[in-house]
Amino acid sequence: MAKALFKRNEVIDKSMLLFCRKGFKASSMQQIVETTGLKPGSIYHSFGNKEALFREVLTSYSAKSMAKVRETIDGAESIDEGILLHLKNTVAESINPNYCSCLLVKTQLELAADENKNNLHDFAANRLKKIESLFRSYLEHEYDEETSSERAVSIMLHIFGVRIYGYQQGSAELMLKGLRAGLPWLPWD
Amino acid sequence: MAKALFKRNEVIDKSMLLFCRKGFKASSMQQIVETTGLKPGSIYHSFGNKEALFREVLTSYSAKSMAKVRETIDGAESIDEGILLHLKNTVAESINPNYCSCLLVKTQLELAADENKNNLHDFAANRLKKIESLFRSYLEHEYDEETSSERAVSIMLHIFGVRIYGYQQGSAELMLKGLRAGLPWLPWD
DNA sequence: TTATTTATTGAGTGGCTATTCAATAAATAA
DNA sequence: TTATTTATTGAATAGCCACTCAATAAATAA
Repeated sequence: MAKALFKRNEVIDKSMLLFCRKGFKASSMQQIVETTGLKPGSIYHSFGNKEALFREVLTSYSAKSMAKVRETIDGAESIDEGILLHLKNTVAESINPNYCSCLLVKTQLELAADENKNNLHDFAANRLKKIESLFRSYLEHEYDEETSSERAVSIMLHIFGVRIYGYQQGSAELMLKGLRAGLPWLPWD
Repeated sequence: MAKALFKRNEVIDKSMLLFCRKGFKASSMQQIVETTGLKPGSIYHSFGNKEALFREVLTSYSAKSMAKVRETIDGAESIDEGILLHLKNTVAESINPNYCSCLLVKTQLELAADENKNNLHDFAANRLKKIESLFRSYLEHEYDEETSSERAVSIMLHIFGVRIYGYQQGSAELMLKGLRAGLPWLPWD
């Protein structure tokens, strides 16, 4: 057989950039062809169709997201400090002029009402739930089950909030104040 | 002249339902034709184009949103209780199987990267800022400026959070616990 | 009444959409 | 080598997209 001349990961990463910026629908196959350098036939041969490619991108994206959370928390001096650092990083990201929120969040909103793509919506929802579970399992090292559960939800609400609030220009300081007000149990000083 | 045979408000309300469910791009003019009962030519004659219609819908939507906030808070026994009630209402909305989040939030995420529609994104961002200002001005009746400002941001972060978290099934109780954790200064009992 | 202005109609347009497919190329298996 | 399997190519396709426009209808202005 002819070896695959492209690297699957690179195609997924390049597509991820496009999907993150524009979302599922607004990213056309033509644009995917341009950014990946593959011909239409190759894409369909390797990935099936646009939705399947998107699903692979989503999978990769959520794996990277969870890995980043783990790295940040594991590398911090305490779990609470790691969580705080992750939140600060999320805020810092949103300053970037090319800020494009979170692909899982975007997908959740974009495809909720799409009858055909509903599985993609559920997929994104499940991944977000897993991120919440990750926070909860970290918290359970320090707090009781009830507290950990509540605080994990609270963290997710705040992250979702930042993902949207971040589109307001020059809002980083405001967001940090808001986070501090809502998450006073984190080691802010 | 021939009188307009349709009522502008009704057309906007019907379009609003569609746009809320599907977002800007995924709502086709054909679907707008179907749900409003107008012919394509009439829509273009009366509203200009899809983007202009959408802008009118957004304007109407944000006016309704702000009116609802005002009604809820003005009708409550205290400002804090009114805010709490508004949050509880927002959570309750998200239980609805036809839940479609918030059009301003959706627009913010959908059109941020769209070069042509960037004004729509900015428009939505400004309206969300005005809602934040509304909360702040209410809070300033009870708290100092600094506290009011922080808490208004905190409220917005939580509302945004609910707008996304709400897509998870059966999450109302969890969300309320999370809100209580993040907004302990509200009169929960 | 007649002239003018405005609203409605609905078939039609060009362009973009995701996707396909027969032909070709290249690698391995026999 | 020869046969078989798989990858790549890029032009082609059908369908949907936002949008237009000439014809018609209806209301007011004169």
